[in-house]
Amino acid sequence: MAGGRVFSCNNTNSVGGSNNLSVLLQSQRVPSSSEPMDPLFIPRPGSSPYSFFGTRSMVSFEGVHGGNRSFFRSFDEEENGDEDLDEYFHQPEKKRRLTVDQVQFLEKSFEVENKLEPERKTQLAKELGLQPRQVAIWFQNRRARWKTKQLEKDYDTLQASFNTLKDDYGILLKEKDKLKQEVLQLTDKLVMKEKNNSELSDVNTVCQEPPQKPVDSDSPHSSYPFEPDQSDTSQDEEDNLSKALFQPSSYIFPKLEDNDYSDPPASSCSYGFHVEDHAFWSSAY
DNA sequence: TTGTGTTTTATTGCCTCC
DNA sequence: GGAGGCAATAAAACACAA
Repeated sequence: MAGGRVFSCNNTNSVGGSNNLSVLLQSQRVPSSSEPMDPLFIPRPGSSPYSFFGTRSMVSFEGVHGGNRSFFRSFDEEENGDEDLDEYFHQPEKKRRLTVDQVQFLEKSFEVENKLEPERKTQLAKELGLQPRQVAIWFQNRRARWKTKQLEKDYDTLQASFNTLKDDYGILLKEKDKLKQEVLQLTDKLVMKEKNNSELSDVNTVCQEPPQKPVDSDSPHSSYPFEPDQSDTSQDEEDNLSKALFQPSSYIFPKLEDNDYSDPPASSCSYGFHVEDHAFWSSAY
């Protein structure tokens, strides 16, 4: 036997050999489901209305007579009760379900406290006409069922949380993509701007000739055709890039204050810029 | 009626606590 | 070491569709 434990569970549900069933039937009363139950479900001693079966072992004929009919109902209705009784007492020991009332009573008791102290177990067993061991087993199985239900509940809760998080993640992902697209567009704009500026710089380098006149050092920017457009400062990123690209130190354009390119180089077109050109490029952005 | 899936009752073996 | 709890499992009882 496991753990040295010895269970004397012989014939737990059957009526003892000396029991007179008719006396038993008269002396026992099954409370209807509408009857109020003891708040703590520890049946009152003595003439408690919840003393289902006295101290005798419970007899359930569910299954023997079929359906969910209780023991008493079965015998009230059967005309050949003796034969059934005989059949019952001679059948081999079988598992028998508790009656609806017994289960209800145990359920209420379980709601109050799902653990079973020895005293309570004995009391319940006495009042329900069960072996204490049966009461203990019922509580044990009931706890297992409760745990399973609880796990299912927890799973549902976690599943709901997961779904919410998943939805939030999806929204954030879309937002991220949108912002990424925005950054790409702005970057493209800046690259194009830089490219155009480089082209202009190349043209000017090609067309440049030694200055004929001394440079006016007091106004270094006055003759630069492409000064940064200071009006467009709405976006920080572009603004920073603009600052970097258009720092005076990085200006690559030659001074064109004295436009002496009356004869453009043969290798290229007329790269002489006019003020309108500056306006054109500036407005392009 | 019968096959099959589910529920309930009970057992077994292991573990923890006192 | 005994008592009691729990997980796993067996087996009877039950429900239900075909």
